[in-house]
Amino acid sequence: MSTLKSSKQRDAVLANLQSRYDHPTAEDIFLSVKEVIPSISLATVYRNLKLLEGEGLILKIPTGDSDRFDGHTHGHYHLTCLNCTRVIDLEIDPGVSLNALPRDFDGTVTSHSLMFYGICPDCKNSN
Amino acid sequence: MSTLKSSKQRDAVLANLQSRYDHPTAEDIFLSVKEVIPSISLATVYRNLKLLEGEGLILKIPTGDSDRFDGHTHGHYHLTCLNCTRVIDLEIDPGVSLNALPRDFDGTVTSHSLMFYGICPDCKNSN
DNA sequence: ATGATAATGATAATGATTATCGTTATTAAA
DNA sequence: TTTAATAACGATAATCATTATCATTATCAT
Repeated sequence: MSTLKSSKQRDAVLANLQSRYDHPTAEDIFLSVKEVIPSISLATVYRNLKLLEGEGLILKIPTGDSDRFDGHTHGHYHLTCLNCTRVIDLEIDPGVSLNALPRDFDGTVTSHSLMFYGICPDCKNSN
Repeated sequence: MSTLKSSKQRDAVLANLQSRYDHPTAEDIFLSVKEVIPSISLATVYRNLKLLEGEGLILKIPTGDSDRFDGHTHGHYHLTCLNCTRVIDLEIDPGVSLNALPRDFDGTVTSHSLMFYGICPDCKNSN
């Protein structure tokens, strides 16, 4: 199998993502890292985002349009602003129940969606 | 502004989505409705999915790849199977707390993501 | 140093979704 | 009911995000 080799491009992508709290698209990251490594290619950004996600070092946030990325993997949630399309962090008391959501914060919550990831019964019970 | 006009294509797309419990892609719906209306175009399916979502009659489920659609808009959640990529329904007691998730069902849950939709503080406080 | 191979930059290819356009169907009013 | 206005259609081109390809370069264990 293949073994990872280090690269300054990958380090730069990870550092960029860990230093910010917006939830940039691949293109956003590309433009930002380009200021440090002018020769970097957009393909390299996509490649490394996928590798880093596979390593569990970053999160991919699927949205209606372009995917967003998050360099902070501790348990927290997000709000997509229906007005400006920004994605912001939402720290939630994990003791709160689902029917208490949405609850107050300095904005307005109109709906939410919850996606679980795992193995479905069919796959679990068929070897 | 524009007013909706009825069309049998739109009715068929909605009926198809309301009659099934998998979470089909636009292509899946196209192939299925094509058996009833052979002349229907894929573009028409996309057009009507967007209209129906705007009307609140169906839900769009963003995933890592192609969007999925759901004809049942009552509060329930989903699980994406990491093995077969199917999206299945998950009915959850709304009284359960977030830190109790994932909890038992006839499958395996390894993680979850929660997205809120609404207005962020910046947009709310700037007129 | 060197050989094996992972990673790169450039760019072509892919795939999902949207836009365009000439034609058809729906609807409200004459 | 015809008719006029226009929403919706089918076909297909265009767009946009993401992935694959490929020749070259960088990393790393020996």
